[in-house]
Parts: sequence; structure tokens; C-alpha cells
Amino acid sequence: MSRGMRFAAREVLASQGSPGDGVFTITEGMVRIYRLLADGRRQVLGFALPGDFLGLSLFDVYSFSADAVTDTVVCSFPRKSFVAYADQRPHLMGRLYEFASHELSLAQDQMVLLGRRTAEERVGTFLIMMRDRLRRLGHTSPTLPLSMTRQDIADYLGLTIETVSRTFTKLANAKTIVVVPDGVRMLRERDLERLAAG
Amino acid sequence: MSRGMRFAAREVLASQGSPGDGVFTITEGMVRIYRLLADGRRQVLGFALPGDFLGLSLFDVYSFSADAVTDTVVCSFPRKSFVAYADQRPHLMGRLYEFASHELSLAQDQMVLLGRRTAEERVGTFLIMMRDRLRRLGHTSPTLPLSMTRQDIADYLGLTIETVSRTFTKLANAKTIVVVPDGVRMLRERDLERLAAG
DNA sequence: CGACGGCTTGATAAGCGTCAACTGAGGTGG
DNA sequence: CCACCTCAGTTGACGCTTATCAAGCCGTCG
Repeated sequence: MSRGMRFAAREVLASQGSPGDGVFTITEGMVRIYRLLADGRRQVLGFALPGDFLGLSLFDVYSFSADAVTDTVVCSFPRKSFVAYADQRPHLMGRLYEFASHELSLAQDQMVLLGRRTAEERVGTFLIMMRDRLRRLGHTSPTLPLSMTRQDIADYLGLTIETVSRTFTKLANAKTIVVVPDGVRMLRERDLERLAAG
Repeated sequence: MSRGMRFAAREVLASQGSPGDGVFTITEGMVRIYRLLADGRRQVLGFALPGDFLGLSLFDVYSFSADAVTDTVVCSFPRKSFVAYADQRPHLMGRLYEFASHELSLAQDQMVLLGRRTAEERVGTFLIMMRDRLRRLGHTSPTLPLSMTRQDIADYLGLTIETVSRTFTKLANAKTIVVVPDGVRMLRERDLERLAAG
């Protein structure tokens, strides 16, 4: 019942408030998930990497928008069949519930970050988080490919593009990282971990 | 399998990282849910009112702390029996999943608030949100009883106690609200709704 | 080559945080 | 019964962090 779909960078996968007729798994690429305020302010809720799910909700409208950061391949299910299928498998429903609880816990981490952490801590936490996620996908080098823009990072961390840039520069001056084209090389992961620590 | 429990104001219901052996529904009172950073910074994740759930997760440690704002009565289930019970009822599991998805959506609203809104918008949104929740509990007057402290509100909104206080004063000067002992009376809900609007 | 978009850097300013003093309500005890 | 303490809240003065505005750099692409 699934089918593959490709999205070019910047193409929209889902739009806040529009009928949520698809459920996705990312196969390749990266998707940014966000909400917009009426005046254009944007909060990026997360970046979805291969293996991540999107639109996994029984509700019938998307509560967020999503578009492709890079060219992206997804595996898509019509929502109706997904719901019908899940309803027949108690075990699957349990997994979904666990998954949603875990997402909720991550959202709460992000609430702490947005409500109580400094710019430097936010950036450090972001880098460590990306490192851990990429690691789980088999990427072990200390050079993180950050394919999203500074604006995306800023909107994810509740900062401005300039503050993100200056914070990268500050970390680079401290020899904690090196800023490279399309990414960051971590020199002292310990220092970043200290920034990210609870 | 449930049993009633009472907690006096400030008593702890759950502690982050400790074995999550209970699942609760609030019957009376109010509970604050929060996370702490190592240096004591606190982010309040939410306030639980009668009818709300707590600790509804299949995971075996609490990912948050919770204590009573006012004297509180809860209905508590041992988590093991709760999990076992839910596993036997596919329909219940579906409801739980819907519930978790909804919570996630609310957490995302809060991420937008914390990442992108001004102090005045945060306070306005907070008041409108409390109004709506109290309304659903049958409280229809425009006077909101706010039993939590300014510090709780500040930690919920990612502000300081002083900023919350000044913002209340500013709204009071604009004749939008009146600050009363243990609460706020709303004079122009429209103005607050405008602040809260997406 | 020139235009454009993403990024960095600098100068300045605003918003919110920090520190400190003050008020008022409630509780305690002499 | 009232002096005193404590604690929550408010207000003021000040300053820091981060935002805003503006200019310039660099790589890419038509």
C-alpha cells in the first residue's frame, strides 16, 4: 500500500491546515517541519532524516508544514489505509503510541532549550543532537554535513541568522569547531557536550 | 485498579528520572509539570487541571518532574497494570495514541511561543489558553483564578518573574485586564485574543 | 561577467534580564 | 493585640544578550 515519491529541494510535502492525506517515512534527504505565524515568523519544529516519520497522526489535517531541505525520497501511505491498517494491529498501535510519547519527550527537551538556554548552549545542543542522529544513521566522522541554511537553524533554535553565525564564529575562535562549507567539523566534542548538558 | 490520592500544595507527585510507577488523572487541584537544568533553571512544561493525565507513557522513568500547585486530588493507577490493561484493548491504545498526538501538537504550539513570540504575546496567549481550559471545566466568568505563582508563569513562558509582572501591569494600564488577588479579570478579551492569534 | 543567494561582520538599539528596594498580606509569637 | 518576619509581587535603575539594520564577501549560475 506504500509508494515512493521524490521531492526536489524546497518542494512542499505538507501544508499546515490542509487535509493530511499522506503519512511519510523519509528514505533519503532531509525535511524541515515548521509552523508559521500570521506575520511570517517561523518556528522550525524539527528536521526529519532518513528513518523518521511525518504526519503520523490520526487527525485529518496537518498541524504543521513541511518541505524538503535537500532532494528527498519518501515512502508514502495514504492516511486512510494507514489508519485502517493500524486499527487492525494492536501491537502496531502500541508502537505508535510509544513513538508519539518519545516525540513528546523530545518536544519537551526543545521547550527547555527555547525557554531557558543561551544562544551558545542552543547551538552546542543543536550540534550534539545532529551528531547523535547522524551517528545512528552510520555517519561517524566528526564533520557534520549541515544541509539546512542558517535561517533554518535560527528558526529551529529561536534565534536570528546573525546570532547563529556569530555563535559559530565564537565556537570556531575557541577552537571548538571549524566551520566548513555546508557543515561544521567538531574539534572538541567535549566542549559541545558541556554546552548541551542538562 | 485505581486508587485516590491527595497531595498538599508543593508535594511532589513525580520526579524526573525516578521510576515512573504511577499514572495519574487529576480530580481536583492543579499540578505543575517541569524540567530542571543542572544549574537550577526550570522550564515549566504545563499545568495539569482536573481531567488531565500525567505519566501516560509506556516508558519506565518519568521524563519530567511534577508537584502540586494547590492541594490536589488524583486518581492513580500502578503503571504496570495500566500497561497490561492497555495492551489488551486495541481501542484504548488508539485513544492513547490520539491523546499523545494531541499533546505533541500542543507542545509544538508552545515551541512557537517560546521561540518566536514577544513577552506581551506570551502573556496574552497564556491568559487565553487558561480561559479556554477553565471554560471547558465549566468556569465561565471572565475572572481567571491563577493559583500558580508568578515564578511558575515565568518559567512556563520562558520569561522572568519581573517581566511577567511588568507585562501584567502594562495590560492593566491599557485596561485590557485587571490584576486581582490570586488572578486576573479580563476586560477586553478581544485584545488578548489578538495577542494570542497565530 | 554580473546577479543573486547565503553567510559573515560591524554598528547600534531594543527587549528583556539582573539587582535592589519597597509594598502588602498572612502568619507567628511574645 | 500588635510587632515582627516572611514571602509573593511590584517597581525602578541599569546593563547584557540578542535583535535589527546595513554593508560587504564569496561561490554559483545564468
